[in-house]
Formats: sequence, structure tokens, C-alpha cells
Amino acid sequence: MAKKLPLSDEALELVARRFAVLAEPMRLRLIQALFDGEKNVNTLVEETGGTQANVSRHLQVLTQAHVLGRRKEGLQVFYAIADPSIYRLCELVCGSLEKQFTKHAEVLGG
Amino acid sequence: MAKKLPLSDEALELVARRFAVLAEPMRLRLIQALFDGEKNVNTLVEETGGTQANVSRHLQVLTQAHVLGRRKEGLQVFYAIADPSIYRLCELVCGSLEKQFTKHAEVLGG
DNA sequence: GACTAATATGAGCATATACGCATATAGTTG
DNA sequence: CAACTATATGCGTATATGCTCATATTAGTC
Repeated sequence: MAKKLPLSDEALELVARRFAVLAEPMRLRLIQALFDGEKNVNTLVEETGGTQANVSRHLQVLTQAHVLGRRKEGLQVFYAIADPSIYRLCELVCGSLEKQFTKHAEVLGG
Repeated sequence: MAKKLPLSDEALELVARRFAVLAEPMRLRLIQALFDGEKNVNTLVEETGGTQANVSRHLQVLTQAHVLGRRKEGLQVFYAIADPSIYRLCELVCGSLEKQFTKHAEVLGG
């Protein structure tokens, strides 16, 4: 069940690509904005403060990576988080960073 | 306890940077090689098939990000995984990718 | 069909970063 | 201290990618 075999080169590239998708602040901002549910592009543009073109591009990247899902409704396009593992991923990274800072703080403080 | 506040711009950059560190196949290969414990640079060079210079650089990136720890012993330098959350991160991403492919396979298969 | 609104995309520029080569540094041994 | 080993780093280059501006596309309204 739990495989511990080393990943193939191809698999490593896929995993790396996955991380790369999450390695942009604007994309993280979009993901965060979608934590409370589906939103259309304009809303996301407003909430993130990005330009329409840029937001659209980033949404495309996230959608192609299957992180987000896309639903068209008339003139508008609604995006939503499609990969639930994103929540955990963000939690994990945030937790890990917090620990790091706590340690840092301890060292600096005492 | 569980904070769901939107992260600040600075925090988002940190998280993004964290993901960026993991967004290189060679670095993932190094991490994977260290799953079974501490190893020195030469061993890692052999096991990953990279050049010494490149491996050394990537190890530096991973160490500065506190993903790896560094221990010097005479002429050799030993690296080891310092951030346990890495295991879960990789598991999560791999699991998510597997699911994706399963779905894909289902669609293609019938 | 003309007009408007919402979203996507092409082109160009600026920046980041991975890689290879050569060389520098740190530590060991004679 | 000279020679050697293990690791790190400076530099140049190639490539990738994010951003902006302008424009294209898609869909609804009169």
C-alpha cells in the first residue's frame, strides 16, 4: 500500500511542476480568495488587486494543473478549488514556517 | 486555534518561496535520497547523477530554506532532512497526482 | 447586426534561476 | 608546507516565467 520506492524522473518532474504552480504569491492569493467558495474572475481581480490579464493567466495555470475547476455561466466564468489537498498543503507549509519562526524567535529572545 | 485569516503579502511570499524550493526535480531527488537518512555530498552526487557543483548548490538552497540540516565532519559534510513536514508534503502531492491520473484513466478507459 | 461586458490571449520586456566550467576554500596527510 | 580530498562558489549563458499593454474572443442586450 504505502510505496516508498524512489520516484521516476518523470514523476519527479510532475511533482516539481506541482510545487511550481504553488510557488507564486499571486496564485496563492487567488487560492486563498477561493477558500470561501466559488468566485468569478472580476471578483478575484478586485479581491487580489491584480490586473485582469494577469489574474486570468494565473487562473489558467491553476486550472490546467487541476488545482482549480472552471464553470462558465453566461458572460462570467466561475473558478473554485478542485483539489482538496490544497488545504492541507497550505496548512502544512504554514505550520512548518511558523515553527521555523518560533525557533528563530526563541534563539533571538533567549 | 485554527486561524483562517488571509495571509499577509509577506507571508504569501514566504509560502511561495517555500514551494519554489521544492519545485526543482533535482532538489526533490536529493530529498528523496535523504529519506533513508543522513548522507554526505559525494554520496548524493553519485546517487542523483548530478555534477558536484550543481548538487552542492541545490543542497545550499535546501539548507537555507531549513528543509535540510548540515553537519560537518572532517572533510565531509553530511546533510539530512531537518523539516519533517517534507514527508507529508511529498505524500500529499503524490497522492493528489495519483488521483488525477486515476480520473484521467477512467475517462480515457470508459 | 451594432454595442457592451466579461474573460482570454498574443507580443515584448524584465527578471530569476538552473546548469557547466573553472577555481576557491577547508581540512587531512605525508 | 606541499599534495591531496571534499565541498563550495564566481561567472557566463540559456531558458523559463511573470508582468503589462493592446487586442481577440465569447456571450448577452438593444
